[in-house]
Amino acid sequence: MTGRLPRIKRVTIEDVAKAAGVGRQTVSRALRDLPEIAPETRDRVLAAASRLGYRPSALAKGMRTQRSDVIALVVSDIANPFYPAVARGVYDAAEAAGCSVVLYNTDADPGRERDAIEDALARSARGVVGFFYGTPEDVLADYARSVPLVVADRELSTEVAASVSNDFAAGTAAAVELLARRPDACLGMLDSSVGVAVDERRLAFLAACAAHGFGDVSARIVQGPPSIAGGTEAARRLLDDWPAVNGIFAFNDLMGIGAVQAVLARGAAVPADCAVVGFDDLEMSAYLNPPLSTVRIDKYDHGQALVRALLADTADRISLPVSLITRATA
Amino acid sequence: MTGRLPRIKRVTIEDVAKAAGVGRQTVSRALRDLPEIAPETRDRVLAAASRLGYRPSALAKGMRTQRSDVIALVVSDIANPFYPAVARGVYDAAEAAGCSVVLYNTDADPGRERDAIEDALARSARGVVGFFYGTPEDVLADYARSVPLVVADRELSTEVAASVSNDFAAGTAAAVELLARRPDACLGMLDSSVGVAVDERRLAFLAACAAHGFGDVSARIVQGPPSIAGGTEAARRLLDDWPAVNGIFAFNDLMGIGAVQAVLARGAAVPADCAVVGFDDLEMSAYLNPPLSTVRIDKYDHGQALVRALLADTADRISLPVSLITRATA
DNA sequence: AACATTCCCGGGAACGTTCCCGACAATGGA
DNA sequence: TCCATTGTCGGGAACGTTCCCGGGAATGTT
Repeated sequence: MTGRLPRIKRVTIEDVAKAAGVGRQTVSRALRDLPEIAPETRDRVLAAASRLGYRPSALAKGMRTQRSDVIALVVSDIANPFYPAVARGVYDAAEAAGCSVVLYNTDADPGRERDAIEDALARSARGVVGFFYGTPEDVLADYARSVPLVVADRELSTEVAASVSNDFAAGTAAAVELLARRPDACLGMLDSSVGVAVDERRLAFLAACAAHGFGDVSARIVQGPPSIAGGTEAARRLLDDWPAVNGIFAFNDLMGIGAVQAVLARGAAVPADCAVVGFDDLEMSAYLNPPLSTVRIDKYDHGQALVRALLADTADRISLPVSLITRATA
Repeated sequence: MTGRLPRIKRVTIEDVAKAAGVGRQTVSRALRDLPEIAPETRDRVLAAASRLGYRPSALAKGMRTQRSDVIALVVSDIANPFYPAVARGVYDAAEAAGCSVVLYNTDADPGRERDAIEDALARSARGVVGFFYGTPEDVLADYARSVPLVVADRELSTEVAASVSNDFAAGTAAAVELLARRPDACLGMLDSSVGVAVDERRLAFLAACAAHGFGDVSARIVQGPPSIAGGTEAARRLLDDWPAVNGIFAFNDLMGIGAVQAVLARGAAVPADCAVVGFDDLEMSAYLNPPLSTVRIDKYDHGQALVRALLADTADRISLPVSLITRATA
């Protein structure tokens, strides 16, 4: 098996024009459904175009208009089960707007987040939407001056760019409220150790605990990678240091799943001995044993909202509602 | 909050040339590290380029070279937990080759699969990789003449395009072997009802059952959508019609998860009363209750192999090894 | 009948890059 | 000394589209 056949030469607008016996511009008018063209001419051009299998060059169009129809989607890792649903939302909204989606995985690395935006700039992208955990706000603000930018799940202190976030404060409050129901409640939190701008959940946790009169709980917040293994490890440390803890609020479902396993591993019962609430509501969370209680984020909607905000071309800050899902771990 | 600031004008190669006191071509030579340039000139140009923040236009480059550095990734639904890991493999291999990835979701619809390829053609994509369940083989062959194409998980009968598939035959055989171990084994299969080219598992199931002397089992193959709900529904039908069935081979993990739920729902035990084996080994499958036995596909490798095959520009047919994972459902 | 208006249509120019080729200077060999 | 060679460098042309503008024919107005 060796190399393939030579590729076929591209059919250009000029070829169509010649075939239809008209000029370039007339073809362009017919294809883009512009006025200033006679109906029968339009039909003739359209027929010629489809007969020749004409396909306008996105490159040439973008070159001339100085803007392409691609939307850059930046996530830390598409294999992380949180992002696929967001990506689908972005895709559907982009497709509805006639745009394509180019995907970037950054692993939350500032350098790669930067590279992603630079690449989007190089392709004259219509805009950039995504999750930027490692990039300082001023850098984001800088780029927002060169390309429409919508940042997900991050509170920008100044008017640097549009953002679409989930209501972490409300979700965290609801989770704490649930965990605080037992009279002897003693809460701890598993926080993410990555990212410069993910302290909302921690702050909300602190506030909610204070509201419940739990005193200073900051020592019972342990950090770890936001993964299952990270959750297990962090929960183990938390429980080692604070045996009295009987309620764990996890940064996300992955850490929550890990926490449940850690509790179970030491022979304790969930939620009887220690309850767990996650965040995100991953698809898998409902099928676990026991099914994980969590704060649901509508990931698909989030993705759609990102693109809508981008296309709206405003610098609004949108907050999406979340909801508490009580299953079997709390 | 209203519209944003006006965007900045693009820095062109000509601007850099002027700033460095050289010609266009010299800048191009410096940037692309071509010979025929004096070292000190190169340094001067590079300095000027970075000082001006020059970023070559991917559009112009693609326009001139008649080929862009994007790889089209076509999946049926990125939100389906099977694809994200594949996508990450594709992304990493593409990035290593200096390519970007544009994503297409087709929902296995022939029209949208076609649209995806057409769009890739319009952007002069470097190539197309992905899952085409609905497109007839001759159409695929047609497109393969216009753009490098690598098809995943599909046996092409003729030499139409490169393909990278998982060894469904071996995986299915191993699964059947596992389910057939009990003396009174009576096997059924949950097959996917979507796609024109996904009969490999069914065929292999038939062959493996024949090899075990099970006679004609074709009546115990029921079809359904390849989802959890589809698996539940299909398993219910299977068990209604064939109460003797005590081993279910599912098209994929999603259907397998659904099958487990169906068995449990009728008060039967898994695997005692009815065993279940899935296919894919989704991340979630290991955390279920009970953890699902399955045939593991290395999805990340699959993605990487797709891009490698694309870049190799051969029409080879690659088969990837799979492995049986015995957990608690069989 | 003369002129303004409307409706169609076509060609030049430009987007920013790379390919092709020719020019010039410095060096080497005869 | 003269010419060939090598090492640098720069400008024209082209990729395929859209924007801009001008022209001709048909129609309408006075």
